[in-house]
Amino acid sequence: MPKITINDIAKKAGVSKTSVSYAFNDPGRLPKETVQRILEIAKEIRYVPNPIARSMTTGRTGALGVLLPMSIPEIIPSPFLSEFLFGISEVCTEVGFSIMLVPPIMGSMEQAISNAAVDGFITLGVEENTEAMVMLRRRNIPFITVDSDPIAGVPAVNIEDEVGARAVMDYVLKAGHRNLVIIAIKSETPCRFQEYVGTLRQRMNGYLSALENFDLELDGDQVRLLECESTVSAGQEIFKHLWNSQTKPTAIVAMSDVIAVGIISAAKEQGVRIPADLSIVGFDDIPIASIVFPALTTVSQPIYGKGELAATLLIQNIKGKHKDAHHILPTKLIIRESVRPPAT
Amino acid sequence: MPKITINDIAKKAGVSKTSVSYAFNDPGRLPKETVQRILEIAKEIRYVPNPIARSMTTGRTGALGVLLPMSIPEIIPSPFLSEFLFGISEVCTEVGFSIMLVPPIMGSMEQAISNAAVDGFITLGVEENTEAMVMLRRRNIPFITVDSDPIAGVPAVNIEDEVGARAVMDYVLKAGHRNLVIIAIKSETPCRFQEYVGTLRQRMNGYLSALENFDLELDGDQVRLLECESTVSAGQEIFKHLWNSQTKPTAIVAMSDVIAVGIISAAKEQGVRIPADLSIVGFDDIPIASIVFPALTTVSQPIYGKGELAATLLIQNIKGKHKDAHHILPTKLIIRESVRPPAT
DNA sequence: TTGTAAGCGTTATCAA
DNA sequence: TTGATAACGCTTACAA
Repeated sequence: MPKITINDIAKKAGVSKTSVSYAFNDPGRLPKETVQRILEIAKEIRYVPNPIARSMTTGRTGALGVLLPMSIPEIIPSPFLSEFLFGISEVCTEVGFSIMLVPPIMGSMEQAISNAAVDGFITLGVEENTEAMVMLRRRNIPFITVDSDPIAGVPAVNIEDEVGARAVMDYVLKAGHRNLVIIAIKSETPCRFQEYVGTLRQRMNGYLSALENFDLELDGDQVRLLECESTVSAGQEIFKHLWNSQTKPTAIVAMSDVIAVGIISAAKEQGVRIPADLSIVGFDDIPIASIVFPALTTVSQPIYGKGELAATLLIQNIKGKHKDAHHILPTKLIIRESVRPPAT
Repeated sequence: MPKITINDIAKKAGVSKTSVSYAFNDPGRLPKETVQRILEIAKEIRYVPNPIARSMTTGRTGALGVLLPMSIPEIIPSPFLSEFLFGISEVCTEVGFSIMLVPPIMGSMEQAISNAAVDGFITLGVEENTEAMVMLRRRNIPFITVDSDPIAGVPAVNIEDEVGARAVMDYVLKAGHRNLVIIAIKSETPCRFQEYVGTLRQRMNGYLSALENFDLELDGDQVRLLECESTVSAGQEIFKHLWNSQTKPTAIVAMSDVIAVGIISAAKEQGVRIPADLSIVGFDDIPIASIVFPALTTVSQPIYGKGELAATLLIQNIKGKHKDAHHILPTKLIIRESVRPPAT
């Protein structure tokens, strides 16, 4: 099956390549009959303009890349990415863009970035001073960061992680809890919370600041820190681990709803009543949060809105409007039923 | 900022374009010093080979397209797509492919298909005899269908929808229910279940076949059919609607877990006890199914495995092995706590 | 209104 | 081992 090109159509229709090109891209310039004849022949011999060749000359691909963090297994199973992509895709549908998910190629983000035929990138949790960031700059196409420490000159979308975290911790403390465990999302600097970056750092800061108001600190005694991956099963594991240990907290502050949901289900299994025996809060307000029993008190963030805004900004930049504002979307404490004052 | 090309590097390094190309793609052929010098200069002036131009000559993009059905809003928010993409992405990461999500461009699937610079497509629920299918053939690149009625000569991945549906309906009937409502996913042929196609048809067939064994049929009397979108909120709506009507069923058979979860939460809100007052089953076994209270009896399907298999097959076909087998993955009845014999 | 011809930035071929 | 040079398939000034 020899490939059919614009030349074949031109020959068969007795016109030039130019006319065929016009028939597809700017039909108004040709007499209707000609357009129709060309399109018919094209259909007949199953011709479709080669999108790569088209991109070659136009310099545009009509796709935007979404750079997934190293740990896809960590992020994809969560309902988070769906919602985020949904926000992006709504914008894309409107303006006629496709979405390229760019996972690391054989472990290398750099290679993935350099290979992706896209007009711009949205990065998710990619921090400054990484190889990925260097390559991103080399590509010399617009990109915008989401959930990273903002970088000068690069548009950014973030949420009020710190505000939200402070609010939810404050709520737990006001309920009277003093003996608690913070469950952070596992990072590359295990339990060295002073070295956290990005979202992790912001949320931690929020927790610490609320603790400070109550003259508490992360001392490993009253207030402890554990880490686990942001998956339901990891949450279940950590609960078992925690509940088998000597000192049981009266409240758990989890850095993600996914973890919290895992904890709730494991607690239920072991006959631990929530919130009677143990209070718990999460972060993100994913859809399940309102559906689990008891409904989870958490911090809502506009995940959909984040995707939507990121895509909108990126496309503006692709279209030449240079904007590099840093946007911060609000978070909100959502009070449900998973917190009660400690027993006794 | 003038674009930097392979020429700039060649000039600066005092070598030919060919050598620069080798330095990037086949470094073994050049003396190590030369390679190093070229790469250094490239880094210095921030050169990255243009992926489009590369695709132009190689004829390969290193991306596979995932064709989303018309209704993204319908599918993306569900945990289904995440899991499916996760399966695909694991394979892609291994072999160095990216994933292009291809939503309709301004409502047109055809245009989206024709524009996507990919080496092959995975379609999700796209049926034969659609415009999309015609365009897919015109593209003349490999594609494989998932969750569609199999097409001769086109590799397909499906699950035992009918078997699973029959099993779950049978389970409900054996529990003693006779007064029930089937909630189907809203289609383009509303309530004309004889005209259902694809997954919808398979599941419906399964339900009907189980009913037949109990000498029951879909008569609008004992066994009724309703339709709703596969979203939690649509599930909640339909429950309210249903529970306000005259005749209340003793069991609900929902065609998706998402719907079932919506129903459960709405029921809880209205004080209807599940399964004491009402039994319910779903389909898919999404992660929430085991977490909601009561845990949902449903049919599990290997969503992740579907993505994995589809990607594997597609990539094999892209690499030239022509396979067009139709694969059918198993489903399994998962018994949990949402069904009990009817009261009285 | 239509056609000619010059790119677009690579990789592949083949000769030096 | 290296370097000209010809594709690759399309768009787009510019010319007719």
